[in-house]
Amino acid sequence: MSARLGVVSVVQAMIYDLRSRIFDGEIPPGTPLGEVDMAAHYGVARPTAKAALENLVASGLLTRNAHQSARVTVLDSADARDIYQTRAIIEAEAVRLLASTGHVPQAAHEANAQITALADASPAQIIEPDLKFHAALVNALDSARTSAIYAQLSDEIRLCMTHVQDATLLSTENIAAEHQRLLDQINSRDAQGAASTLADHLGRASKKLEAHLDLIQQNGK
Amino acid sequence: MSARLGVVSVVQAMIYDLRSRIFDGEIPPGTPLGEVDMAAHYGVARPTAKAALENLVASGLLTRNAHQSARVTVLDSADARDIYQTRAIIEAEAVRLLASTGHVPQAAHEANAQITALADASPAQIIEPDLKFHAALVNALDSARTSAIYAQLSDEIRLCMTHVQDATLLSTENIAAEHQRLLDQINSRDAQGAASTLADHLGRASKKLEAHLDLIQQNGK
DNA sequence: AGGTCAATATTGTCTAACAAGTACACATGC
DNA sequence: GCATGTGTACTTGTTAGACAATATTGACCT
Repeated sequence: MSARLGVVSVVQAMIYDLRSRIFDGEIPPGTPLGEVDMAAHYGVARPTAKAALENLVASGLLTRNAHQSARVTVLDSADARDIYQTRAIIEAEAVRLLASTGHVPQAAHEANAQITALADASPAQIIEPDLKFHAALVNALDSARTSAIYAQLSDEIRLCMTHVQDATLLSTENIAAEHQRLLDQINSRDAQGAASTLADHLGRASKKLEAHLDLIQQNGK
Repeated sequence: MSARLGVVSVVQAMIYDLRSRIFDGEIPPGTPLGEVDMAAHYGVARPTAKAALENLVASGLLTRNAHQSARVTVLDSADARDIYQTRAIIEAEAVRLLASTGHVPQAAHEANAQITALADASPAQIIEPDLKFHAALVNALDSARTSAIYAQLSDEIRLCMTHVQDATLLSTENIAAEHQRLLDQINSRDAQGAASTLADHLGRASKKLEAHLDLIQQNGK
């Protein structure tokens, strides 16, 4: 009787819904999520809520110390730096491999076209297609485990974005232009150049993000 | 009253013990691990055993379909290829970054010395220091998330080894020599050369592993 | 004001039970 | 003999309630 699409178990449904609420900013970083509260909110037993929370803790979205309520993970500038360093490692090698064959993923093209189309939209709407663009580069490697690792990393990147919500990190045109340059370099089999462009692109974004998080932490304190 | 070192919870103790038994080959791939059986074996409640099994499923050591007993994951040649491709991506960028500064991690040196010392030992004893060598390269990047990802990947590499147990995949001297060459290239800041050496090193190991797994699968069928 | 201690709240784990789904074996029909 | 269908047994999924262990918080005392 349960729906075949989307949800197969109660726990998975809870995980999916909590993820959405966290990414949408409905549950801001630092919010405590007690097991009993969650169980009551979703009308499930405590062990079920516990399982869902533990899953989210494992994926990094929630943080928990022993005998304390799980909280939505609060990221500082050091975390952002680490996250961007990690994604840079994976993406750098990805673009090198793609450049070695000159194959430009169709999905990356399409994602960048979406970004260009959103030229004057609100900054927050750029996040999704931007993530899609970068994920397309990694997914083009056709490695299930690499894609899975990057997907998990994407969750933490998304979580970063909820911290800075309204701030425009980079102008839309610049992002789209840099992406296009990256694709061109891949297409012309310039591995070293593509890796360099990507490193600059991510390094710049990381620096802005780190500065912003430092600012927030200072204000909050 | 609980020991501060090693184990903090019953679930974690179960996870630790099961991991050891799987890596030691005591529980070979394909073995079904029912929740009730595990609960009885460890003298814990079923929900506790369930939590431990779910953790191992998440880390890839166990595989489970809905309403079926979890089994120790059986890897085929395609899995081995994917695992080695994934580690190659991370390690390749790692050695490139290390070569850009010319910094050779001390831990990598020590691990390779261990391998050299084991020249005429049983092949299985080479696995641990070899994993330590490669992990040292990644850990030298000083990125918590990158190290965590690689640690998880190391578990699957270990699981690969349990499939081929007694077979000598590569001679000890060759491995140590290739490792040394890699360290020399990092030291001389030859990023491209180091990446190339690593790709060859892993590619060769992957091919041997894939062939072996194909052979096993054919015999088992 | 600072430190100690107790009350509180939360998680960690267990027992017991029912519901739901899958796999296997058996019987049946062709 | 073989394919098909059915039913049973086994396993997991989820719930409920309870007790133990621990971290936090506030009150109390010095």
